[in-house]
Amino acid sequence: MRKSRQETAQTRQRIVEAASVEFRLNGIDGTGLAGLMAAAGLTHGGFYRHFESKDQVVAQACELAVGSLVAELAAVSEGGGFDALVGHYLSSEHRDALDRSCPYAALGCELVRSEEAVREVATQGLEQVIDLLATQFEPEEGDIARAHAVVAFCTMMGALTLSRMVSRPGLSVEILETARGHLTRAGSPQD
Amino acid sequence: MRKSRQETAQTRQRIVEAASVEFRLNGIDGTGLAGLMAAAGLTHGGFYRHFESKDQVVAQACELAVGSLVAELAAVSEGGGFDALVGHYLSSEHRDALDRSCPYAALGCELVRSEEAVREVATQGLEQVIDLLATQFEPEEGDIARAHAVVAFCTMMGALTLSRMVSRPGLSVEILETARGHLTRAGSPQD
DNA sequence: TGTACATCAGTGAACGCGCGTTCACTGATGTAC
DNA sequence: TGTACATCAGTGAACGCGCGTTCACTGATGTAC
Repeated sequence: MRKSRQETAQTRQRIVEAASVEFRLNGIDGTGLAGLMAAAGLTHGGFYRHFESKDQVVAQACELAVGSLVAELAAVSEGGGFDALVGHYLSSEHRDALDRSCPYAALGCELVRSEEAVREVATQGLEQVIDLLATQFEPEEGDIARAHAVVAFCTMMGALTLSRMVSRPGLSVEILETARGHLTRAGSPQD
Repeated sequence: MRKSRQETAQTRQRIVEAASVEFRLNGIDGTGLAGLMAAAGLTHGGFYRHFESKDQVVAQACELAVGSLVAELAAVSEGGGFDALVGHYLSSEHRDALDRSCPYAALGCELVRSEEAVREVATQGLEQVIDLLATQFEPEEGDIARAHAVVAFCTMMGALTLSRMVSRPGLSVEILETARGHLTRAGSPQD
């Protein structure tokens, strides 16, 4: 049953992609390796041919999810600037698409309790997100742009998490729209 | 070994308090009933004399933690207004005291995946937090005060979570201080 | 290029462990008379 | 108020289950000659 090098690499990638979805959907603690491998179309026994531990796939899945987030936000902002980026992040579509959404909002409090390697991935990704947001503000005011970026992402991430948590749909929408209105009016987009 | 009604009520309260601490410290999924009962000074078998299920103690522990948060924020703001409230919430002391901290920041993404009863407790508590923050702004502008309150809490909760997640201490402090500076300068406290 | 052998991706059973939950038992408390 | 009995808080063993991890086995792929 040995597979070619190319197939092995594809399988590994498929597991990491499935993990990034399952973790965001069910949480890290809430996702078992058997379910994870099943989601990738495999049986659980083969997991350790690709990873040393669950923690290792957590780190790689986070890296993938953070990379997707940065790429997605960059693409949206390229088309419509800061307002489009915020509108995309704070949309009900993003709120409801938990499995493909921002890993900071989907896994926030679990990442806090994760091992160092995972938190380093999260930290580097957050720096990228902040840098991306900072470029949306006036470039000459470097420090102010970065401060705006930090605050904007805190607000976005908090709003998305809280909007998912509340059981009253009206409040959920209020949180998203209030945060979006505040950021797009208070922010100073380039265009 | 039967206990008096008063002792029984005290024991129940002790379990809920231990639960609110253990859940914030280790997460809900990360806390077993045996460890929870041990933290309350009991053995695990007696748990079901007080609660129907783990979910039930989760809801009650959240209710307690949310009540503590509201009371604490109210006390701080009574002494020093909105700026003191924000300074307290976004302090490194609050960041590091995970076991006694804001349950929205400590358990955010786990509450999203919790059962309806827990999310209803979280929702009602969030309304209280928003109301408390809204009273810190000019009272005549009701809608604007509420909008400020919603945005402020999203920013605070997001900042606290992210400041705990990152592995670089400098970035952690930067997040707290940037958010604090933004909120205390942008906010319009009564005093 | 062809053959012989080593490698290893994936399977499925099995490991010990801790989980949430149940239960027989205990003895002090609460209740009925 | 005192006595007899029912109640039930708490203990500790046990339940089935799913967890992360290991392993013998398979057969196709990779390598050496």
